[in-house]
Amino acid sequence: MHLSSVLYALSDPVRLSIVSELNKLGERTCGGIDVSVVKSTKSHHVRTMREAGVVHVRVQGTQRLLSLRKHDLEERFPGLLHAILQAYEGTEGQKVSE
Amino acid sequence: MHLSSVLYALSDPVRLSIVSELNKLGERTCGGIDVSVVKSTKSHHVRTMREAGVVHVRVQGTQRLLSLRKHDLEERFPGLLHAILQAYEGTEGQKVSE
DNA sequence: AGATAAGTTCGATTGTTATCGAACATTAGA
DNA sequence: TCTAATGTTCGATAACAATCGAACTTATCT
Repeated sequence: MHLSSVLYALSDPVRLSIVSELNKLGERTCGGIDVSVVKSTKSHHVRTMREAGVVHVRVQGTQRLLSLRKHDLEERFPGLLHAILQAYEGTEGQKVSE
Repeated sequence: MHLSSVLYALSDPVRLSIVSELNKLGERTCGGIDVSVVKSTKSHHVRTMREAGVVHVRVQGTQRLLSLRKHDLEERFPGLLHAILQAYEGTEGQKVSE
């Protein structure tokens, strides 16, 4: 789990919006997350975040349940996720619409 | 000054190391910063950070003095820079050596 | 004026990424 | 066993980024 990979994973507006949604609503299926890209693209973003260690994916039937790895992130990079979410929700919390 | 641009600017190991050096040693000339890339590449990284709002560049004669925009960053994204520097210095503070 | 020093800009290369649609895999339900 | 739902993977494309060396600019020094 590298700092630069985590920052990179969080530096994309689509991914930031996914992370924010996971933070606010908790575990969610891939399809339950509303972003303005087709599913293959969404899948790509999820993979990026999973590989960076930002989200955890749990398989259940045909769906994948995503969750934010808050605890792991906090342990490794204290305060980082909180600061980013705070910044996102405070200043750019508008939807990534189209 | 956008969150994703700032995160992107800080997601590169070379740039992270520059930021960390500026944080520890204060204002520095471009040439005074020790990273393992040629000066044109360094110039590129500095531009990226300047455009993202992470550093300020002050011209003095033939040199450019770089400084971290701590105050502005703190105002806009409270706690963010601190968390990142903490994470960097704590866990990946080794030099970007070649 | 000429030389040196400090950066920037340019051109090229190489690699990476975001995006889409189409095809595929897997599981659940009728 | 079909069919539908949920994702993943693949191929293609277009844009972007990191890197280098060479040429350029600007300012200082002799």
